[in-house]
Amino acid sequence: MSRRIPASTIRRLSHYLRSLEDIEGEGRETVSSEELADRGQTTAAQVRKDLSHFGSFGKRGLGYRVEELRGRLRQILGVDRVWRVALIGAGRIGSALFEYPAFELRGYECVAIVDADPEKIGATWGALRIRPPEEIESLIDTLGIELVILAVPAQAAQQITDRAVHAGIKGILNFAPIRLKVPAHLAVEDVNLVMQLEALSFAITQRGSGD
Amino acid sequence: MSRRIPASTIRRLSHYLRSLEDIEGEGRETVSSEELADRGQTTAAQVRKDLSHFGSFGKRGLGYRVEELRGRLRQILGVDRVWRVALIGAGRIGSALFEYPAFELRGYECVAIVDADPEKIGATWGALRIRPPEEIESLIDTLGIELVILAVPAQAAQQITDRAVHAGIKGILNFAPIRLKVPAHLAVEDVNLVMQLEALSFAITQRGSGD
DNA sequence: TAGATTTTGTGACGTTTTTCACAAGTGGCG
DNA sequence: CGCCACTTGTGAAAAACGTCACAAAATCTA
Repeated sequence: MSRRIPASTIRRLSHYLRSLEDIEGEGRETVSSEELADRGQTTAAQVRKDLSHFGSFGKRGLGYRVEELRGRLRQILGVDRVWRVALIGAGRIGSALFEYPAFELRGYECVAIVDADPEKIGATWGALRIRPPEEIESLIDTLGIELVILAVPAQAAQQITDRAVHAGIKGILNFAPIRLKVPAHLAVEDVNLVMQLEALSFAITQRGSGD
Repeated sequence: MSRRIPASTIRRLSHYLRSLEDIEGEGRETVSSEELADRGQTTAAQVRKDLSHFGSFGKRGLGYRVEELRGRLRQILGVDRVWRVALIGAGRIGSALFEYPAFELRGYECVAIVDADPEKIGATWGALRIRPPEEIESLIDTLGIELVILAVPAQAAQQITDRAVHAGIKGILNFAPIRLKVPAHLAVEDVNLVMQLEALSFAITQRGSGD
């Protein structure tokens, strides 16, 4: 039951939640830390330590009740409710994300789409009409939007961010390959595919020359 | 000059490389660890420590020669050459990635596209014709493909992976929300947007209730 | 050349994160 | 009921990672 939680713990909790959904789908009622460990790439002790940051949810000798632990994790991760999201940038990436079923399934509901291209403004995606950037503040305000998915070119990203921050946004999933300047308290997650590809080429190159 | 390199170091090296490109674009010839630190979110000591894993590239009193360090980092990260990549999955995500200019700019060349949908097979994207999954092995073999970008539904991912592994692929950038089973030596990077969104909702939720 | 100034590379140190090991619960069974 | 098999929760140990501080270059100036 501690205060400061490692980012790696949070990533693993996400994974445990996914595993629990699978296990529930298989009709199982309980699960041990060891099985959760096997499904993520971690150890039973790590699973227990991760969970112990937030309380004690298991029964000795028995394990965890799948449904209960799943509920607890959803609470901990803040996904026991719907998050209202704005998609900013209706290009290729934005389009792919908009169609990505996992988001809505997991409680992230896109309630606004914004793009700067006059050709796109006014077009409809699903039930939504694409809005111009000038409306970002009012959209965030009137629709109660808390998260922004930022899928715009690098040079536009900071300016859009400033507007969203000004309107009181709470978190940003950033696809632009720059480091956004935001107030210290604000949550930003960067998606950086080039970095991940470079991690691959490093691993492969290293392996060849190293051992 | 050590052996085991932390993953966080690799991520930072990617960032340094990006910064060096910017700095080179500004016409500068040298840069200090302090300036590189300011451009990433790290410290001068961390920059020097990261680099020291691979050798000593700077000059005391002067800093690092931008062009040289950039070359060294490209070497270290294995991006001083072209990587031949297959895109497997020609859906929304695949399409967005295929159009994403950063990949080719950074030396990742898509030389094959595969999809299982009979409607898509035979269609052309740019200069490439979409191939059926049966051809994965021969494509990897004949085209000298080392990396796969896997953008297929979860239930197809493992099977495709097995074929690619069998054909001698070296690394996988995985967009499917499952943990792929691969031989121990094989490099896999998972792109998991739901996990990143959950990191955001955790951070926001936590902040509200915590301090 | 000597001294002032800058900045690296790195050992020592401190913090964070993971792993280990085991006491303490829990249910099942004879 | 008493014992056995199982599994959690958690301090303590170990490992990994990051920070600090400074000697050792290197340049510049006069």
